[in-house]
Amino acid sequence: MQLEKIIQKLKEKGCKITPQRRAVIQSLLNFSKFPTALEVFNDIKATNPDVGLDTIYRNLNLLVEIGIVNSINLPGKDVKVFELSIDGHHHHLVCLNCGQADCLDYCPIDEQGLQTAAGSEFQITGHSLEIYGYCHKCKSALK
Amino acid sequence: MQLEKIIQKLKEKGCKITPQRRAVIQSLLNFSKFPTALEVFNDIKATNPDVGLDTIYRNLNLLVEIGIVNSINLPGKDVKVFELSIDGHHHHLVCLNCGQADCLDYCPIDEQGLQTAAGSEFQITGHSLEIYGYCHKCKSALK
DNA sequence: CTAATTGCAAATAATTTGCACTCGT
DNA sequence: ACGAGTGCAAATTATTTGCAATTAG
Repeated sequence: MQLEKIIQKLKEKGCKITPQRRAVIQSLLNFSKFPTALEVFNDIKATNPDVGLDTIYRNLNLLVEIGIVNSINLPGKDVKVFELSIDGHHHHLVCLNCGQADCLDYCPIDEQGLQTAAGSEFQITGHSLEIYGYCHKCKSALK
Repeated sequence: MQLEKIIQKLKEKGCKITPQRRAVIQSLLNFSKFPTALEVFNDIKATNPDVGLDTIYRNLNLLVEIGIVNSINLPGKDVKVFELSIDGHHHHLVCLNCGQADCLDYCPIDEQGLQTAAGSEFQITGHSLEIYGYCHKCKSALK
């Protein structure tokens, strides 16, 4: 199970496993989309009304630091959404209407060719590709 | 000159050309990097101490709406930087250390192949590719 | 003239932080 | 017990908005 594996990693880093920390991870696992901090908060509040939003932020940031989660900022919005990054390199299909982001296990980027295009002045370490458009639901709804 | 061309476009949209609006455009033209709203503000304040930061924001947003400028959000930071988009489709080399962003006139994306990979459920309308790494200055400085 | 634009100050919105208290180990 | 973690409220940061006064066309 994913939860335990992540908790294991946290323990290795010397972090304590509190109920709210466990809840944050569990919540991320449950979401079928990439939630904002607020959405995680509301999700957890349902079963655990005493959590503070700041605790959610602190835990999300911790997970980002550890490398278990990455934060993506959607264009236009000033919110970040959080994604469990258990799997490796991939990109996202971001719906411009509802904000839903899905993973796309396909990377058209040729780092080698990119480095050539960028020239030797700039040392490439990574890239982020977000693909914008409309998801199935929104595509039909907007018609 | 670029300034006049942009002003022409604004006039077509029925916008008035105020000194501060002209100053915002001129400032964007002058910058050798992509500035934040605050940087544009400070630049303009030097010669025109009475402008309000809000006017800068309003004008930048106007220019974004008209399509003359696009706003990019840097990873990690919660600021947007603004770029004159006189030229067409291109991407950016973003320095993770100093935040400087340069244009890269190269696009490795094959929209066709991408659409195939995404499947027919999702209708692609565009994409954003940011390339991260270290610029020449920071590369040597960090060594 | 008159609608767009401005500057100011106050309002939001997202996120962070200081602090005393609590809880995991 | 001890320090990491929490909840609260206040602080910060980036940006937006209401409004009365100003100004471009």
